[in-house]
Amino acid sequence: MPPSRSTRSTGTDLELAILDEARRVLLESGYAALSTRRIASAVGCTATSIYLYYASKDALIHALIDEGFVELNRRVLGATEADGEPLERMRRAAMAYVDFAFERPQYYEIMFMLRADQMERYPAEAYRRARRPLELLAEMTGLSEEQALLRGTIAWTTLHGLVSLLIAQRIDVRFDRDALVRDTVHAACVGALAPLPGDASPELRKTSP
Amino acid sequence: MPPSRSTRSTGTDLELAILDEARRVLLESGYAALSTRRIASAVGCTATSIYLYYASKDALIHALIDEGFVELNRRVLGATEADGEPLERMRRAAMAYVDFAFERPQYYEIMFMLRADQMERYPAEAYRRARRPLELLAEMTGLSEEQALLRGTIAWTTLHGLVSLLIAQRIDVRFDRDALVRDTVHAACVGALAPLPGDASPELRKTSP
DNA sequence: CGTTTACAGTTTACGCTGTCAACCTAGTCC
DNA sequence: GGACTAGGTTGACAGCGTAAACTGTAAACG
Repeated sequence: MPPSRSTRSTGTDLELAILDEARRVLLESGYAALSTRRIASAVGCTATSIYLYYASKDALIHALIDEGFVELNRRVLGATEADGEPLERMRRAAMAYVDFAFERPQYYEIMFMLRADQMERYPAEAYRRARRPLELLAEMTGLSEEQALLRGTIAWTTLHGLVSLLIAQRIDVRFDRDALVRDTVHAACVGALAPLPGDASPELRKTSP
Repeated sequence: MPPSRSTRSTGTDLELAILDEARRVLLESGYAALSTRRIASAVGCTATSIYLYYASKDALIHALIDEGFVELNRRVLGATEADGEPLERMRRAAMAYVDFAFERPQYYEIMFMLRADQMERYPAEAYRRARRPLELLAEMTGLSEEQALLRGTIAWTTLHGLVSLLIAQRIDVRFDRDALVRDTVHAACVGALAPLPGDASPELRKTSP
């Protein structure tokens, strides 16, 4: 017998209740605390009922990952709207990226810091959308497409290295965190915009020795 | 009854056999496949016997992490031994770092990409040793201690971002991987050695506005 | 109206995980 | 010979993701 209506938050919409509870657990207790049984008991159904709406636990997490990318894209996009010098616009975009990571570390963790085998099944289509912030960074370099993507990727890896190590608490606590963030963001943007000093671009290197 | 001697590799030294098997599983099947029962059955004992030598599964993993740091330190240290220009020496050190990460991704994963709550218990003393490669990078900048540590950390975060995203297979496969690595390493080293262009150092910024 | 079908859950179960408490057993020492 | 100990074992607990079978309800159809 299904549970009486009063035991569930949204009445018939169990799927929404499951997603809401999953989000709540993620934000309050972190990814490690996410379990089908815990969600089910909080929502008032059994663990297997989750599989009526999500093919697997991963699929449920993918729904949360999607939410994260929506917010990240919104933030980075918003930061680049106001005009200004390329360096300044890029700096704002980069700061929007790291701000998101620090304000929503639980989202960032499932988006970028999860085991490879758990992300493998993340649909390729969604993956493309996931790279949108990177493409924004790349476009702002004003370079050729391939070159821009390379520079944007380097900047992105720098930002990701910074926020992932800070989220994982691997960085010396004696540091002035804000100064580290500011300087890293600055270095990433300058590095992405300026050509590598005294060196031809990687594509050209092949053809002109 | 303890198992007969022939079932175990090193005779009485069960602890060593457990560590050997754990390393073998890690390198062959990855961190996700590491389980006490799997190790135990391969070694020829019960899962609980592991707790005679390791306080927890985490403690066993910490032993593997220690091994990883020994090799990483050896590589980075070795790369900086031969003399040369500061930039060239730093480039070699950085390449040694990323080479280690790509040749031993399973080690790198448990060393730097593990959940925060699993590394929390990693002893602080070992943690200090873990930062040795970073300090090497910092020393090579030839800057003041605090400034050097900041620059070294920025370089390190860049390298970590690169290798962690590559290991997790989050980077566009269309890329020329070697070119990306080369340019990122170059950018990281140049950024660490050269002062942030047109800007005072972060410490000075406070005292000389 | 009665029957069928589909839906939306449940119960039960399997095999896996890390870990603890209690037990056993061979060897050593007094 | 009896006590002690080191080095294991067995059994259990609480939890995990998930697959299969079952059940009650409601709508659709002849």
